[in-house]
Amino acid sequence: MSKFLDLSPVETVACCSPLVSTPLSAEAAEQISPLLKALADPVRLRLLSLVAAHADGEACVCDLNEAFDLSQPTISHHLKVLHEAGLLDRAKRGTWVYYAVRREALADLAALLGGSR
Amino acid sequence: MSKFLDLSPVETVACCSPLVSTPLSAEAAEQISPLLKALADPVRLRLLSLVAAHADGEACVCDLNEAFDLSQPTISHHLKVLHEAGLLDRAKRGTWVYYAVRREALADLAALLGGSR
DNA sequence: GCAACACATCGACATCTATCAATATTGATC
DNA sequence: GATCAATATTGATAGATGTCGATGTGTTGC
Repeated sequence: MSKFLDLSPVETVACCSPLVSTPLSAEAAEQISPLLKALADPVRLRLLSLVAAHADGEACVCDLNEAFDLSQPTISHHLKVLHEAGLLDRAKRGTWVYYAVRREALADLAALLGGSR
Repeated sequence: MSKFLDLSPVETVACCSPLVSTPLSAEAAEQISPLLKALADPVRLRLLSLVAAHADGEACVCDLNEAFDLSQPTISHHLKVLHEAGLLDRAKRGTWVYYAVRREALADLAALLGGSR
């Protein structure tokens, strides 16, 4: 039906004109908000930031767990949310799992918010 | 205590280095997330977009109410959230209330997310 | 195979949030 | 000043979300 039905949130963000230039369709808004919801939590913001700031752009879950005063399942949950929103890539190597920031997703989101055209 | 204690969310956003360059402090994350929470709702995204796209950059609540299949109090609630987050300015003229997008706030947020420095 | 470790999933619970109907408030008009 | 129109506030309710402890799954090494 809608042209957004088969697009992931990140794809929708990437394709849309800036928020302030054209009224957002209801469908587009529904697609974009999960991405912002994923970002809109202090723990997830710090997780994203921590991963991005890590040496090779990726971080092991074990490192992330230590940075918070939260249980391991809670961190795992937040990482899942970020991953499913398309903000983090996931790679399993041996026993460890590494997450890396999908910078294009962040850049597209930034363009959607700040694009002044 | 913290250097963020007396800063509004928007001010915090404006002062911080990009998310992906330096690990966000817990305090900064707590300050920034309300702004993203305010954005992370499809109705509010559309409201913001509608206001911004309006002729003179501001829109009367009466116009906004008509654009949604939601009750008047619900729209009023969402506008309040956006206003308190610092994303919308509010101006009362006669019986009508006009909202306008604070573009710097959006721009700062965009820089925080997408800034590649 | 089994013990140890890294991470994910499940179930439960408390808190937050979006929504509405009802009501209050404020300003304009007659 | 009574009335009406535009918005905001209140109170209630259903559903979403963050958190944890307990448990499951997969991998490594002995």
